[in-house]
Amino acid sequence: MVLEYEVEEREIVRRGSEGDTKEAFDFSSKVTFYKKNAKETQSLLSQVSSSQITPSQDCKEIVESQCKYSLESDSDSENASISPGKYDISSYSFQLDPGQSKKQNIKRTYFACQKNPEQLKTSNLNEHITSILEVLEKNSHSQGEKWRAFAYGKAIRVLKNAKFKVNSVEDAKKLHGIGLKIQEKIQEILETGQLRRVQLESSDERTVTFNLFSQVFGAGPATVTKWYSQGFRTLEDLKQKAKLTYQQEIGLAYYEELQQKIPREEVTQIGKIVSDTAIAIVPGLKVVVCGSYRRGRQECGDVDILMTHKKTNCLTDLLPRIIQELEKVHFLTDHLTKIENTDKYMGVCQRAPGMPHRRIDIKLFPRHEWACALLYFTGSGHFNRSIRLWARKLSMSLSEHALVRRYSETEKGEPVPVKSEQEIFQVLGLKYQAPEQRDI
DNA sequence: TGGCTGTACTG
DNA sequence: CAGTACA
DNA sequence: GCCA
Repeated sequence: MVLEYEVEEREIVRRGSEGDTKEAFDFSSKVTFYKKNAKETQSLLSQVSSSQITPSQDCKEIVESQCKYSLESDSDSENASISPGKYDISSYSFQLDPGQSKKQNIKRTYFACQKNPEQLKTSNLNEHITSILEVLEKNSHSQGEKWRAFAYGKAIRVLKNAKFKVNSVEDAKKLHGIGLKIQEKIQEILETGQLRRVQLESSDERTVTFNLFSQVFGAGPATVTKWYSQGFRTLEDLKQKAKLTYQQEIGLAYYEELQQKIPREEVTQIGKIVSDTAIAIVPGLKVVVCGSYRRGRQECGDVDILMTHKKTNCLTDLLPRIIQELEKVHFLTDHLTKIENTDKYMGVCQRAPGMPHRRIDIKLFPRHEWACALLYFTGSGHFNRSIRLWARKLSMSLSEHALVRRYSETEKGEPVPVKSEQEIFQVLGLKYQAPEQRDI
């Protein structure tokens, strides 16, 4: 049923429960890219499949020779299905052997980039715990303990996705990602309704200040630590005494505004402004609002806009022209990246005078990278990390540019010519997830 | 005990 | 290069 | 902080 991965569990490990094995092996994977010296792949595959790839097939070559898909071909990539003659990835897939199921449970646990579609979004039954863990996550994060924060984040997701309310440490133990320390914390929460450590930290000047400062755009743990040690405690201190980078100045200037969520409707309007402006300059441009908006959220943290051009691979200086125009009409108010020589823009915009300022990212990708770019820019962040990790385990590497074979840590092959999000899932042997399902 | 995603921009 | 950011 |  569900394929999940260790980092991104959505659910308790229901070992031996019904249905688990059978459907899990409905998993056809792109192991065309199998290579003997790719150690991890080898072990993964030996766990996963007893069927061998025909040794003489250098799959990479085969796939490449059959996959000359044209950049000019104007099938709408978003919903394109694989056209068999041209691009028959499926003929290189292999079926997993159900008999191997038991062994694989090791890695085969649950996988967030491949959650069960029938597992519809339910309300968070463990709000009483997650709300407290979220404080710990935030505190860890602003102090630069990123892996601790990562672990809290994982525990929080797993609790939110649990189908039952955690009423005991025993319940919590069943969830993958909850270890001893978090169990102790859950126990205390269940007994007292709170966590002393959180109470202490919420009145601790250092913690409070770190959290305050780390929400300034451009200020991370290192900067925040420096500011704190210099004796700064308020945003006023920073404005008056701290040495700020340009990004931090902007971040401070719009500190409150940028914390606000953006109603979906406003994101739609912002998207239209950008789209209309851009297409007026460059006819034929394709513009899609991604991020949490594309995942269907009613409120978004920022606006993510992805562009590509149907006709050409050469997009040089296109983005600067668009940015300049958006600036001219007073839509963009501040830049967080330099506007020349970039195809990844970050800035601040305002839909109309008097409206709050909003963070906006605009990225331009060549057509052949569209699928990977769309997948990346739609997220979520956790989803991306999960699917990228899965790709890594298959000795592949997924980025916003391409999906490639990984021959070693540093050596990578030519991109697998995926032209839709569906194909990326297919190549990775994962069931397609609509954007809404990636909101994890 | 080491890995926990992969990339681009800033200064 | 370290730091920060993006999903 | 969790897991293999």
